[in-house]
Amino acid sequence: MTVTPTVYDVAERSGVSIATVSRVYRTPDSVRASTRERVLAAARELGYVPSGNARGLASRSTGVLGLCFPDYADPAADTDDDDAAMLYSDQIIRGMERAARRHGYALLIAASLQGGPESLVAKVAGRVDGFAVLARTVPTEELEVISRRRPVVMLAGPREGTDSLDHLDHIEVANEDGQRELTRHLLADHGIRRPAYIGMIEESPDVEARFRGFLDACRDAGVEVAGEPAVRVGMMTQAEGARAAALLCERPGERPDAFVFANDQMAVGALRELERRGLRVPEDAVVTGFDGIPLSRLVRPALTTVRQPMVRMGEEATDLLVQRLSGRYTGAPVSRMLPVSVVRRASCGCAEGRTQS
Amino acid sequence: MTVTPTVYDVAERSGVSIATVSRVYRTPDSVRASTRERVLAAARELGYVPSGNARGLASRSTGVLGLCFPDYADPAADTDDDDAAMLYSDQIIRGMERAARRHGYALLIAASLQGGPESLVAKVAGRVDGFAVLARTVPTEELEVISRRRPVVMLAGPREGTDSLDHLDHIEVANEDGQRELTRHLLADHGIRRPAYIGMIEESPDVEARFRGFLDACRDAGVEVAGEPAVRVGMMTQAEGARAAALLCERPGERPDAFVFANDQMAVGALRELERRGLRVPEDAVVTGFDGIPLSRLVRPALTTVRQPMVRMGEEATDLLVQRLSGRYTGAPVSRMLPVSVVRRASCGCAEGRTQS
DNA sequence: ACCTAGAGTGAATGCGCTTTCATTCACGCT
DNA sequence: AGCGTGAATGAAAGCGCATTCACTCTAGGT
Repeated sequence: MTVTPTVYDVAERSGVSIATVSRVYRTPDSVRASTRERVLAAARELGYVPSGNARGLASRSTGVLGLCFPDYADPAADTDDDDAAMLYSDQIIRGMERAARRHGYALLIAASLQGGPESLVAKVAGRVDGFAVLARTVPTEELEVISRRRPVVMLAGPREGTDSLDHLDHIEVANEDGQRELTRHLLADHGIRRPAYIGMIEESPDVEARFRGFLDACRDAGVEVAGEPAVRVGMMTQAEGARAAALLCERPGERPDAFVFANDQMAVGALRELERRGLRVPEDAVVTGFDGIPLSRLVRPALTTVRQPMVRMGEEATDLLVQRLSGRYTGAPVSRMLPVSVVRRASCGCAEGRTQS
Repeated sequence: MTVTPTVYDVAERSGVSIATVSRVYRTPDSVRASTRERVLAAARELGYVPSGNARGLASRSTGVLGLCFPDYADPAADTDDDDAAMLYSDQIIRGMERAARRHGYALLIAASLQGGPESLVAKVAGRVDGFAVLARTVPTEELEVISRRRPVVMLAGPREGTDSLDHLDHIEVANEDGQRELTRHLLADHGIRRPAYIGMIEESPDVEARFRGFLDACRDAGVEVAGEPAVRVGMMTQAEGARAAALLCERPGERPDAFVFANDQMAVGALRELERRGLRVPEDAVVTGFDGIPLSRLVRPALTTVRQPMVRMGEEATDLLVQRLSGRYTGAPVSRMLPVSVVRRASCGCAEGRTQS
């Protein structure tokens, strides 16, 4: 590991110019076969690995796409039980990686931390040709700056009204419809009267949309909503879900007969908290989530939820980015909406069919 | 999106030199506060995003770790059912990303394709400070060249005997022990007499080790092995697993009473093939896998398997890389072995406890 | 008033590659 | 013999940043 060999070393050793060495890698056909062999042999002997940095600098493109996602990792989750840890973001990663590879791109991923000049986000942004942002992971201001320079697609709904991020492409799911349908089911089929909604309403357009769907269904059915009407939480983790459930149970007045959560992780946390309190689900209160993460099927009772096509979201995001990068599409911001499906399981009172894979 | 602003633009606009601009990002404390503000303001106005490439070139390090993994994606798997698609590699990705982030690194991932001067692997290798390779994904020769220049850790067992990759660090799991224990269970507790083993024996030291464990247990119990003794497959996918099962069923002579697969995916494929043939599992034949992917628990009958600590493997790999990179550790190649655990479920004849999460 | 240390800053160089642009070479023509 | 042509190659100019070294200013000490 003395010093890393460069084009110069390879060029010297094979008796050609560095331009030719470069061509051997970039456009092999433009070099005579015999020369090419000589160069490749020298490269092999020297242990030459082209510097992606230098290449990117000179050619102004990296061949890498990025993905920033929130780290909702739950210390509460069994770390032994790996599959329980597979989250929403993992499936999007898979979708993006697949699609990126099809287009010849690699994928750079990083859960976002705080902002600041030296945040991971900034690092990612500077190393990719374009990238996707899951939910509102990245500070708006930072995103605004970055998106002026390279394509960014949000994996979230666009915010209502004036938003400095209007000009970005969005991939979203039918949050409102999904939550409305699920809520209707609770009200109509399970006789729910005092549902409570729990989520970070103001942080995310998606959660906001879900909440609208929820309220909609309640209004239609003439049902009163328990809570303020919605319970806010700090992060959408299991721990926060448990905390919210506890809060709602201890609040004076009648306990809600349904805990409608904005995501699965919180719902799972609530399931445990309610069990701890000796409350039976779904007999004493029903619980629902949103997302359809693997864990939702594994918990007892299995969680009724709204499934998002996560892998597909990743793929769509990639395709969009690639189109933008290729210059094939330079039109107005795209806002693509993907369908969701309500999954009825035991936690709302529906028996879980054995055959429903 | 006219032209991307650079340090020069920011410098000019804020009336400083490019050196100062650079310092604002690299070592903020070495710049007077007022100057820093001025520079940051200019950067914001211009939409300046530091070029990771230029930075990497100049500083000879990228702050990125890489991971190459095989794409065992199964077209056979329900693509609708996202969680079924979560594989071994996804969990390792999660583990690595977490650990990498803790150390301030981002993660670049790419499923490996064919080799060649312009393979994705080469691209990844040129863009990272160090990387991990899952199983024998990358051609040995290529890996040999690359590993001369930067740290590489294999997520697989070292090959027996002479291996040009001896000098690499390895993270492996107790393949042999795990498979031996599982096989013993089959022989001792379920009275298996003619087990067959299916896997890509020669491709992977891990599968080889598993096979040894299998043979070991058989020998100890004085049991004859069905097959040649092992069935080879092309790739370890569901499709190949189904094919292998079909083959073993149609082969002249007695049908095996146990199909011991080298991974879960093949086992799942076999489960479906056997069902198609009207054979009951575990009554007519038992089936086992290896890995403990989420899907293994979801199929019916649930799959008896050997669980690997996948997230942890990713973490260990990252830690090792970081140590090597920091120069803290420059010693002999490490070969770390992680424990596995046998998971008994319905496919071997063990009833699946409801409470077993 | 003079000197020194240290903080803050600028000029200049190079990181390893891609990419024109120019040059050479070997042919097949007229 | 002279010339045009296309293929193969080389020379040289950056790409955008980090970093070294030298330099300018304070502020403190004598």
